[in-house]
Amino acid sequence: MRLSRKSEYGLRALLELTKAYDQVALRRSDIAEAQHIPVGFLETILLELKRAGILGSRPGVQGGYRLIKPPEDVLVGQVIRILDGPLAPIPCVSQTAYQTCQDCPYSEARDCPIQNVMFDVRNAIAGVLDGYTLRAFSERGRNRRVGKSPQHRGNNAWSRTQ
Amino acid sequence: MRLSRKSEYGLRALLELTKAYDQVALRRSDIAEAQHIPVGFLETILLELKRAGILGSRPGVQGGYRLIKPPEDVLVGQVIRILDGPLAPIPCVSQTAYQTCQDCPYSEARDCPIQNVMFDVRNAIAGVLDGYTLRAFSERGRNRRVGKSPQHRGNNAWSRTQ
DNA sequence: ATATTGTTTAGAAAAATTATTAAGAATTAT
DNA sequence: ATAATTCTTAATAATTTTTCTAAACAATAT
Repeated sequence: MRLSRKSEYGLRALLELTKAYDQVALRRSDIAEAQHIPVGFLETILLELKRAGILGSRPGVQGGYRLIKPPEDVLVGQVIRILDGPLAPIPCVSQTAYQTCQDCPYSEARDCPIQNVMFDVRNAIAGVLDGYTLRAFSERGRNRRVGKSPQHRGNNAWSRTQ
Repeated sequence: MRLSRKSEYGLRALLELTKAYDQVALRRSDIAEAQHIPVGFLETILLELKRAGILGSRPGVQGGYRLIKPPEDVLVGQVIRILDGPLAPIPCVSQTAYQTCQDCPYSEARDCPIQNVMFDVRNAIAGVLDGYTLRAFSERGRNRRVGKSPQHRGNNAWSRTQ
């Protein structure tokens, strides 16, 4: 039940990008240094977040990565799903990537004990992780799962996809 | 956030052993067949559960493995901790195997956003998994987290350790 | 043009997971 | 005692996943 390094790095990067939201772009090397993340690995992480529409980027001087969604609109659970896949402990209880079990003696009976327990676990995990916005997450206070505050979108021409 | 094969197999094996509780011993090959588990892998799993004091075993004819703790006294969370280690997504929020983070920029500030979120996740997971006894688990009904029923311990001379 | 910075793909290295093997020891039945 | 059965142990092989690196390429601003 472990959080991957990848997701941890991704969240730490987003911490920096949330601080800089609507202000400056951060180069991957800036983020890597601030958060002690291997720069090459960080690269692949940032690109995945970009493809998912959370980050934008621009090459060249003054370039770098930016958060293009308001931090009030991004959930920690979404970030982990992007980087690590479904939150569910087993595929047969995933909401976002359901798969039937093969070789499970209960798969036909429709009443599998493991599925029942893990269904609750999935919901418990998703309940917590989808209860934190990036903003609440970055503000650190325990359990500060704040609602949305007025969105002031910056007008940016940053690439949303590709 | 995935449940390992090992824990899944272990729980499935315990399903069989709970059914047979206070009645018969099951050979590893019986369990392996009933639950479609590779017999060699199952072996190492059963032994870990034995070392942890949950199972007893005896060689020879009529031998096999038995549950030596009442299924009302064993929690699903305990089983997964034995087989997979701590439930916590990251070591710095584990109750049973706490470890400080190294290289985490927040580790000294005592106010790490990741730690805060993952603390909640750990509690959510443990809350569910420690809410199911083996008995409730094996009886399959959704959310049937029953309290303890009268314990009728069988008098057995089965090895508890070694 | 040139320096800067992101993009993409491929894949190497390391670690963890999953599984197997084989020699050995305990128990029961005869 | 002997043999058949079954668990025991340790080593390690195979596979998969995770983590990370490299290098050629493309876009941007000055």
